[in-house]
Amino acid sequence: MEPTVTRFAPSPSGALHPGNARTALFSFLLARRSGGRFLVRVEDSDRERSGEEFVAGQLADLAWLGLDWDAGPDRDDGRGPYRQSERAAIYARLFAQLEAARLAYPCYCSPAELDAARRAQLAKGEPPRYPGTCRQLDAGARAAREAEGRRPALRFAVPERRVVRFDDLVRGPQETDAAAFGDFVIRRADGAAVFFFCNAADDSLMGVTHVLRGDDHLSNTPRQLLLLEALGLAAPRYGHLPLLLDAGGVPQSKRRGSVTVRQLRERGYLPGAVANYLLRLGHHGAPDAWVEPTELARHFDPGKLGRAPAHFDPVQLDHWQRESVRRLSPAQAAEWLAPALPADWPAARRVETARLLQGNLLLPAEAAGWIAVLSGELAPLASEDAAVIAQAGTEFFESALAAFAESGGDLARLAEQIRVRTGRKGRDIYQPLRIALTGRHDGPELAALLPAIPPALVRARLAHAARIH
RNA sequence: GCUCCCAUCGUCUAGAGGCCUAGGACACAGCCCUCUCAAGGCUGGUACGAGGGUUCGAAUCCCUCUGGGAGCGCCA
Repeated sequence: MEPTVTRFAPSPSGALHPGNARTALFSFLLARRSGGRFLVRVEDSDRERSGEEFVAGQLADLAWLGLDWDAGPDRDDGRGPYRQSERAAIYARLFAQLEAARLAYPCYCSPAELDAARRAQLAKGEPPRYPGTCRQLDAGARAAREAEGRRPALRFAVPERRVVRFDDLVRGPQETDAAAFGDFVIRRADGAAVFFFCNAADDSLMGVTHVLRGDDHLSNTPRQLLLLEALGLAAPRYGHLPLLLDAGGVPQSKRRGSVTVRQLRERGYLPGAVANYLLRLGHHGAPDAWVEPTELARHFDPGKLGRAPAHFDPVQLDHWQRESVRRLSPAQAAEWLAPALPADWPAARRVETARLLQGNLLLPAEAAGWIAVLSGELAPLASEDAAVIAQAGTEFFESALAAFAESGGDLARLAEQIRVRTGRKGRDIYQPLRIALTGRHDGPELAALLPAIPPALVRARLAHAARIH
């Protein structure tokens, strides 16, 4: 069996959104599950909209997600370059080949003429498509237009009476009558190759065997198939993924401020969490439980891709984030939490704190309150919590203070001492203690929390609680 | 306008004519566990867009409608 070669072909005109990331992940997984190769090709044929910062940004996001490519703009394997802007000579050769075979022809129509034709067709209820004006131009007519100073675009001559068929990886057999589209431009008047063309040619030239892409490309596929056929190039198999919608139900876009992969990363979402979520968006067959990033490919099956658009739901992402955070080793947790930890804390304390808090955090930003508990001022008490303190009473906290002098950070001993002094037990001891020491009624185990709070703070807080009635 | 695609709980989905009084996960509610939160365990509510067919029988097949989306560019 031939090895599977897949690719992700980002256009660097913005940030990577979850939808693109999902397409990239699925493509990557498709290659990996068969031991094949995964390529990244930058589709920057539109220089105007492309930015180097977007190239770097998107590549960084892919790497962060754990997708490592075998060849790409930074790693040529002999079939590159992997940026379309550097492949002009290759496209030129292909254009010459098509022209020589009379499978493409120069078109001198002006934008105004094309627009007029389009309007007329629309008015008649016909699909707008190129009427073929320049298809039959002879050498003389062409020379005359050149003399007028017109610069031609190059159009592909779509064969008459052709039905294009292909078997879509996710949608099954597809059939389109070539009559449904007119001759289309493959090289603009300024000499630049259009996306359509580069995309299809590059996939073939780079040995790509399976293309997974958004289903906005579905109806363009027959055109690319025709092009490849005319070029004598092998066509990959195509699979079209439904678009990813925002929770609100509209397609993701930067205009609407859809979240970007970069933003998720900056907020502290873990790559494994994002990957686990993406794996289950518009795809079934993965187990209900967490899948280790290294095992992801085993659970991906293109035959189990859905056909309906899926919604990106932040609540579900959070579920995988929680799973992911819980699985962090103390050292990893410390690294993850680093942005939220005081810079002057020694490594041991950072690791200890991260280990202490990781079961109660979703994102590093939530650690701020706990950092204060461990080293600074407590937030004001909620009224229900203040009531618990008042209920416990002055005597309780004075006893606790005395008990603490003997027990130190050993909670079991502290509780025992308090029990001996006050006769209380269980919840009546732990609850007021927790609130007095942390200012809140939720959080990690008290037994772990207590030794992490400096003794001076413990004494101050117990003394303070003793004064609340 | 034309062509094409899609349609099951709030969300992700299982379901390829009887196994479906529609299953799972997330979220939500309750209970258990527990010093608390989280985790875990148990329980619960919530869905086949509408209407017509076909059939002994339809979430599953067909048609219409509705609702969403895409494409028809010298954009990618």
